[in-house]
Amino acid sequence: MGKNRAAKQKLDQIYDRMFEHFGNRGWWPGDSNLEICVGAILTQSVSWKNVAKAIGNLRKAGLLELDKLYQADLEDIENCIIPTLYYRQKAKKLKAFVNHVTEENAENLTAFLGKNLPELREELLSLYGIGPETADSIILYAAEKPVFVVDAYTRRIFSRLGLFNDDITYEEMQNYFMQHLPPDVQFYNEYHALIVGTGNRFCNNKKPKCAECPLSGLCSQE
DNA sequence: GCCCAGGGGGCTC
DNA sequence: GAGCCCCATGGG
Repeated sequence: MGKNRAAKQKLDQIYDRMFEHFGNRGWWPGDSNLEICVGAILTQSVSWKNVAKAIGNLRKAGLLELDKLYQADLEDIENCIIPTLYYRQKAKKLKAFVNHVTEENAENLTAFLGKNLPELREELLSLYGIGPETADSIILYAAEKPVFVVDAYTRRIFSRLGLFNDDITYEEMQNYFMQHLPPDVQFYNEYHALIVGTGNRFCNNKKPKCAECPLSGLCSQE
């Protein structure tokens, strides 16, 4: 069996195990593309529970619209997003995103997200507060274009599975998935969501629960 | 009450 | 260009 084929089978096996456990995760939780973009920025280094609180606050304040966010004072945004850690930084990041979309794209988020993938990615990466993971989350979950999102859970889980070195870069991880898996938005969506679910529940840095983990038996960590 | 979570920016040498 | 600190809340 070829190396590529073996890698693909392994990735499919891992996916199937996680899917059997979690089923369809239905990501991304958000009523609109703007909400997905806002969530992608706010979720940096913080659990989704806190992001949900912040988004609730923004909604109550009537700020979950591009023009409202564009016009809002930094301080009002900050007050809504205090639960998401580093709220001053993140308020600036939201502003940078909203300003860019509003000023460069005629107040149209749909047009912005409709750009072709490489162009959209480059533009996102040029913005303050948006690095590879946040850019790719927006591209996959809001723009619905096929880019594989990787994160700290991906690194931890797949190095414990013996597939990655733990010093592997973001790009190297992403390339690995994209070389072996077909560029399918729904599949990439679900795969990343399952990795995050597994990481959250079973592959925490402190106390991994290997016995109950859907990937038990595949993992060198146990 | 302390430590850790962890993406991204920015500084240092 | 790798390494380190900063952000600053909430959960274990």
